[in-house]
Amino acid sequence: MLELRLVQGSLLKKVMEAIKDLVTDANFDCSATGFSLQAMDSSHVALVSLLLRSEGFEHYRCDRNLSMGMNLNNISKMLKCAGNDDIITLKADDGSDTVTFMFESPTQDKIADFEMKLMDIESEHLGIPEAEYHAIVRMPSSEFARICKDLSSIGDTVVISVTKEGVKFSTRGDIGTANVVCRQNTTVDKPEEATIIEMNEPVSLTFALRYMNSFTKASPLSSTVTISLSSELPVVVEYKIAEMGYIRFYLAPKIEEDEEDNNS
Amino acid sequence: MLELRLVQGSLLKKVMEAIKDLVTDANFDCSATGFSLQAMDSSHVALVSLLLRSEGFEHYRCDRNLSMGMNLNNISKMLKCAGNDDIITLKADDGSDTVTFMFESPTQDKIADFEMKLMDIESEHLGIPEAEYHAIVRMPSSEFARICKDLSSIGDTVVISVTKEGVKFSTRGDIGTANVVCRQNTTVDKPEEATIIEMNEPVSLTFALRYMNSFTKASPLSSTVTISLSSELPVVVEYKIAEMGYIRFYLAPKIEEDEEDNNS
DNA sequence: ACGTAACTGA
DNA sequence: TCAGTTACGT
Repeated sequence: MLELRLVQGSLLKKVMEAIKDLVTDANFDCSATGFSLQAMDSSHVALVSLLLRSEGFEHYRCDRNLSMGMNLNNISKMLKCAGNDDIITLKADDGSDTVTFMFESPTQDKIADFEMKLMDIESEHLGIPEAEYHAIVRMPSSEFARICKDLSSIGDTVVISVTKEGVKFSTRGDIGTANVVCRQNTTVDKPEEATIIEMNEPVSLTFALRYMNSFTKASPLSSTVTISLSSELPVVVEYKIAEMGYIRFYLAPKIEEDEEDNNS
Repeated sequence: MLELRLVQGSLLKKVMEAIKDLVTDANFDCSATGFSLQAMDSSHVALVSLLLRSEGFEHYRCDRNLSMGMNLNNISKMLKCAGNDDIITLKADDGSDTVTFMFESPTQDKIADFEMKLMDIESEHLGIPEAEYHAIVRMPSSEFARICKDLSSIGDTVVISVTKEGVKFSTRGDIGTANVVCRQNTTVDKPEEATIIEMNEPVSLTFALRYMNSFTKASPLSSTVTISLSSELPVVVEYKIAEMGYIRFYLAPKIEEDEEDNNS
């Protein structure tokens, strides 16, 4: 028997909106620890990892580990039927091949439940090793989203270069080149507006902007984003989910044939 | 060496949005006087003339006259990457075939630069003689825009007729006819809401609404628009740019085979 | 600001 | 004839 009650239902809505562009079908894994998902995007280039810890739920009951295959678009359709202030409860009986989403309006005047068939989805669950990163950048998620969107009107790939002074996002395309430099800046009044750079070693890596722009769909989940970079490792773009966990996107860097793209 | 620093960057964004529907490529001319452009629209019917005087820039350095050919769509793409509060600096080295747009966020924490290749564009720079106009109408730019948009859902052309009492915009189409009369009105509290008519001689001219609607894209630049009319002369639709200059659109009147369009 | 619809160029 | 681009409406 599975029963997860999430008071802040809008959070689940945002999570699905953030993932559904990237992943069409995925297994949601429930254990005593929490509710999690790991899935490759449809072209097997990027990886999404979601964790909602059990402590973040108002009520969390998961008698035994359960993996539920669902179509993200269908979930998203159902969640569109939930109000932003609704309390969402997810239920599944042991051995059942369905899952039920229940939406309670804050006033309890309206209760909706949606039952959905589960799917069999094969997936390799990859162990993602904790790694040491050459550089970790934390910045406002809206700013990162804006930069990725802007640069994608110029080029297809972004070179992210980190030095002690700041982080530089560069692209080039038919119409010219673009560089956006964000200086390290810890002095702002509000910590969520700071740009903080932890750097052990300068690093410069190239990524497809298409994926970066997909990742930034998670911006509503957190006011800040953390970008962890190491040469030869996939970048990690992480959005913390308050009190509950995170959503992390992994993307392998492009190998540059044309190293001049890395010049300033 | 060219270096123009414009604190109110949104102004340049608006200027480009106003022109780019009409003109695809154009030469931007820089001299000690200021930054200007003159270009025909792609179908060679309308003419755009832009002037941003050097005094309007926070910093203006232009060692020698320079004509920079650019694709307006590409400029527009780059300017979309500038925030509305950004300070925009335009730079070009002598003899260089590129131009650089630099955007500084108000806090100086984010600095973006965009380099763009210049193009060779042939253009005849027309001398536009100062003319005496039969009638000059000044009215709120939003009202003029609204009238042009409304009339274009009825017909393709507008007859603008000026008498002492007011200005009349007329059209006719398959579904019927439409007339909008704006009375002279100087008594409003706010001068930018006034409709002022200076008339030496009544005048009635016909224009293609398609172009008028393009011209009204400049409405965000100024709360008022000035329409100068003379028979046998192109109309001038002018939007003043505060403290800096103007953007003027010229359009030749249609020669009416069918004079009944001019009747009230 | 986004999505659609119409137009133009290939 | 189709696709890309551009303009308009929501």
